[in-house]
Amino acid sequence: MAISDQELSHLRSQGFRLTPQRLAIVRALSQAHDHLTPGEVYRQVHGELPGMTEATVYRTLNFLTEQGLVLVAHVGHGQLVYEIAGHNHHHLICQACGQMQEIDHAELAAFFEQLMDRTGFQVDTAHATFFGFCPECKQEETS
Amino acid sequence: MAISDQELSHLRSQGFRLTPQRLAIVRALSQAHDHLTPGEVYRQVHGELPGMTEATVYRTLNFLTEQGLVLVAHVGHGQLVYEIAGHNHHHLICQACGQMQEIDHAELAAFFEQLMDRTGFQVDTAHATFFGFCPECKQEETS
DNA sequence: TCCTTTATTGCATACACTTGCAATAATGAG
DNA sequence: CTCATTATTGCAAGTGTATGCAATAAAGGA
Repeated sequence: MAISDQELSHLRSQGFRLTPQRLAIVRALSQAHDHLTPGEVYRQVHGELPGMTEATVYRTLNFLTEQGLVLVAHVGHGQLVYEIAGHNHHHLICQACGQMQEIDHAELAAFFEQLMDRTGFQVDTAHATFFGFCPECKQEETS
Repeated sequence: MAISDQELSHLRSQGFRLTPQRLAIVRALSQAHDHLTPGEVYRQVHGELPGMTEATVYRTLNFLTEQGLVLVAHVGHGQLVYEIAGHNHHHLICQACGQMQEIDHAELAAFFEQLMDRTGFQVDTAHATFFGFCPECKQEETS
């Protein structure tokens, strides 16, 4: 999954700028086949652009999230993780062992519809995280 | 909504201790008819127990959450908020104006059932947060 | 009531994240 | 290609949150 040149140019036409820092962060997220924490992004990108600061990483991740190019999820306690937007999915996380399972958006689509009808909200389907116990840990809990 | 003496005594029987700090924090959350951030809890409780530190507030909120007496939700960007557990509900938040709407758990019950069947997870119904645009802001977005 | 055990606190410190401001540099215009 | 505009960065400082460790004090037993 990656962000197209077209999408990036679109940012430029909105008055935003494509700096080396932003491009490096987009590249890092595109190459990662997993979620990255801000710290992980920083470590990866810092090799390429030694001048880069953590503040820029945080600002850029927020920026990309606002622009809809990146998804943010809270996957555990307080820690936020980021990934390139693309296939629409959600997460189910085991509170005991930390195991993470993806839930395709299709499974929630009907529910989102219902929610929008009921509340009048335009529900943003970007991301939801659910917590629980995976089959193995569930067993240990109850035994 | 409040936490019963019975629930508190149950903690004691598990080897946990009911310290003035914990009781003060439980009281503060019980009296609040809204979510509180850790900072808000600290400011309220500090008047009563001047010795109390922020570290204790964070530790206690985590503790109460683990014990299921308190619910935690991320309601906005990065900031976590806490409230007394009781009526099971979720939140729908407007990304533009910050307005928050409660969603009763009953509306999600069927979906949770389905999710548990499909994944084998014991889904913890504690809390889910959805983001979107409220009716008013939705209009401004599209116009 | 006093003692013992050990969960919990406070302090200090460290990590995670945000923000104001002056300096830098990406864009578009000329 | 050069210049002006102004979005973005780096720095430094500030807020929010977590944690190791010694001191404190809650709870149960004598």
